[in-house]
Amino acid sequence: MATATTESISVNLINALDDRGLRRTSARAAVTSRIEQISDAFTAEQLCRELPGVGRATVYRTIRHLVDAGALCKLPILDGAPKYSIARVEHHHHTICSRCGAVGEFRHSTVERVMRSLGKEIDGDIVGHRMEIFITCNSCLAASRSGESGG
Amino acid sequence: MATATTESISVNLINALDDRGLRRTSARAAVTSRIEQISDAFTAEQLCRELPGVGRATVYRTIRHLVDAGALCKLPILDGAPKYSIARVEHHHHTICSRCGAVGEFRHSTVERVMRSLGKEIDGDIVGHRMEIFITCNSCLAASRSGESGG
DNA sequence: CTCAGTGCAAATATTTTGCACTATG
DNA sequence: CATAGTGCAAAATATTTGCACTGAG
Repeated sequence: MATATTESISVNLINALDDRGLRRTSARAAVTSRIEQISDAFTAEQLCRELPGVGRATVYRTIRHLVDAGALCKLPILDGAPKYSIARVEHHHHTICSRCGAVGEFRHSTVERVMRSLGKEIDGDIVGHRMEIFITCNSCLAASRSGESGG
Repeated sequence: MATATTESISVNLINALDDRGLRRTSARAAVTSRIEQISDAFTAEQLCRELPGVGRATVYRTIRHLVDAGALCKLPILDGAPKYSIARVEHHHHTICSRCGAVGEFRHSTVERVMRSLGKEIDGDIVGHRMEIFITCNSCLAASRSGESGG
């Protein structure tokens, strides 16, 4: 699944802020560089916890700028706080384990093709789409095989 | 878009609660019948406002039961509170206007076919999926054509 | 009669905002 | 130096929970 061909494509978040005419501040540098270190999806809270030197409001504000700039994707988690993940240039979708919440990525060209054919059926302009596949990930499957008491 | 063949398929929410062994109470009847009257997606808050005789907690608890029963789908709205819509038996997806927030439904058999082919690429068991198409709906398109001052 | 269910209000969780202060450009 | 940006804490928003009371079975 993890496509090795997907190099670090423009994962330069502070640059995305520059492009919006925002100043380069130490708080923003701290936030963006921390995000770049996290390979996984993260929550705003998590970032606040990991960056005690940066105010909560600033973390939230910086995340919002990055989302607005299209550098991060915000993915809604039905249970609680949304997660964010770096928006690599290549469009992708997410897998979410419904047990442990682990987030993965995948790409599938067919999905894009389907979008095009959907255009005809939909009343308005398509400006984007989101697709999440809910899975039970392999580790959770393994865990349930040992713990299950048989329904 | 609106498939006329999709009759009112088992839109009997109180029944869904019965099936779970939950009691028939007046509060639950009020909540479920109100939901059945709303043809659109709604928020928990909205329901509370429209049912001042029912406690907020009860509204939330009833919604949760209905979601657990599969009678309602919970759809995450990135800005704020999730919306709920009656889960008709036929699997469907949603369109969300990114300007006005209007929610629509659509079905597309190809989507299901894509899911099947995705199974091979994904690490774990697929237990569900969610797909939202973000659109600018026709009314918002019309509005922007008159109000737009050019980028 | 018993306990699931209710309603309230307080507790939680998450995000935003007001404001005085700081540091970028 | 002007003002965008910051950090704090309080406010706003969204949802859950504790608990005494009520009503369904």
